[in-house]
Amino acid sequence: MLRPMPPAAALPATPPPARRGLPPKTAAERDEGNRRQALITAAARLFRSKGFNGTSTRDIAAAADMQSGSPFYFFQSKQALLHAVMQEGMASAVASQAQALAALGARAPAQEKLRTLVRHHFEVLLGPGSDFIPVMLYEWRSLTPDERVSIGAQKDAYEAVWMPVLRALHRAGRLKARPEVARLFVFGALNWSVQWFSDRGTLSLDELTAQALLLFTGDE
Amino acid sequence: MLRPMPPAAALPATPPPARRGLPPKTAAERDEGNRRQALITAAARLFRSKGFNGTSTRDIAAAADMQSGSPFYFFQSKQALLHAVMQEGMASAVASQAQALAALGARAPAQEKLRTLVRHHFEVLLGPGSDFIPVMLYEWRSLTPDERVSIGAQKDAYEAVWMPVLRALHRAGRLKARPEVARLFVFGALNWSVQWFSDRGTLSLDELTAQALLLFTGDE
DNA sequence: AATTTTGCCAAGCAAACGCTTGGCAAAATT
DNA sequence: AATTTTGCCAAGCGTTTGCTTGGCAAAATT
Repeated sequence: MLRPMPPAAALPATPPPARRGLPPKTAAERDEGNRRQALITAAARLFRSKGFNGTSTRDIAAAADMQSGSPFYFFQSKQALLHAVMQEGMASAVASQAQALAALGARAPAQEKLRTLVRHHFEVLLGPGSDFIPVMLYEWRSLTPDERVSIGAQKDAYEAVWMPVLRALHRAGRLKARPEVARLFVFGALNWSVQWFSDRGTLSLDELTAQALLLFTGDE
Repeated sequence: MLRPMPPAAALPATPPPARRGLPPKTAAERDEGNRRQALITAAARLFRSKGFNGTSTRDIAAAADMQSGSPFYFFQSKQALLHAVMQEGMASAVASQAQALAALGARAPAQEKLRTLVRHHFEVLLGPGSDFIPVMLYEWRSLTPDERVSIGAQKDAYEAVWMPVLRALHRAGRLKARPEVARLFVFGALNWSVQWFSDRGTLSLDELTAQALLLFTGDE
């Protein structure tokens, strides 16, 4: 017996454009995803602090002010909720990264492009509402193989943007390691900051960015 | 009612020196820790691949060819088993790191010391029997606060060895970032390799080391 | 106004979980 | 030879887990 499921738009963070000629959104549509979104946000925070297997669906429901069985009205399984957390986080990170690069301009020097990418990445990792990506980075193994492919494609897209910049710096002699390996090390260095960075620390995200550029390119 | 517990030496990997004047080890002492050690090894592999909360004590028992309740003869709790895995891993890593540096000699140039430290760290992370440290790196949150202090002290000792080397390179102008921050980025870059390195890949640990030094110090 | 759909709740099921208990053969000690 | 200790097994207890089911008020549609 199939259970009814809410529309569950593929990209809840990016509602579809206004449908031409159709009547205005119903109340259900206006609120569409509000409760669902609350579940995703609560799950992201809990998954981050206690891990996927350390978080019960009851924990998530309580954090979203629901009863224990209610999350399963919005998501087929706990796995699907984890997938939604990562999917949403990656989609928004890919979008904001493209926007940050576009604001800088295509003709900016490679070093400036790298600074923008690093600064943006720190924002995604450590800025406010920064639970999605850390969950993705540390709960990769809890995904099914299918989900791993789908999230992996977004992760590849996010990282691919860095390659032309790294190659340009390599050609200019400012990045000595091979770009492919450098990309892996650089993401490691940045991603690891979620383990030690704390708001109460003395370093700002700008200072962090400056130090990272000094380490990798030896300049600025 | 207190249950009997095996001796459970504080450092099973480093048996105490031969006791003078006492009779030779009994059979129980000779085997002491063999089954316990099997549990630690099995737990390390399972914790690494499925996580602490994703691994049941029944899984661990089965992997060590025991019945489901038997691990609790050797360890007070699943937590204590996790702690033993990390404790043992850190103790052996600290020891082998000191040995590697001693073999190089105190008067070696800082760049060579860094190469030795990096190469040794890759061995600990990616070499055969390399489950302990990745478990420590990724299951930190599953420790109790007390355990966190005890393991943290060993981690600090391991990382402290790097600081004089990084400071020397900084003074020589070969490492541009501030040494304290550089240490965090460097460990991030290296530790992250457990996420992407695979034996079937084309890179050897020596090549990996060379690329890391190129990235951080721009040389060799 | 009548009907259907939406958005959840209240209750509970079967499985899996960490851990305990009582026991016992083999080994070690006296 | 008698006793104690060691190293586990076999069984199960109570709890927590992910998830299902039946229902129903409010909202939306017809």
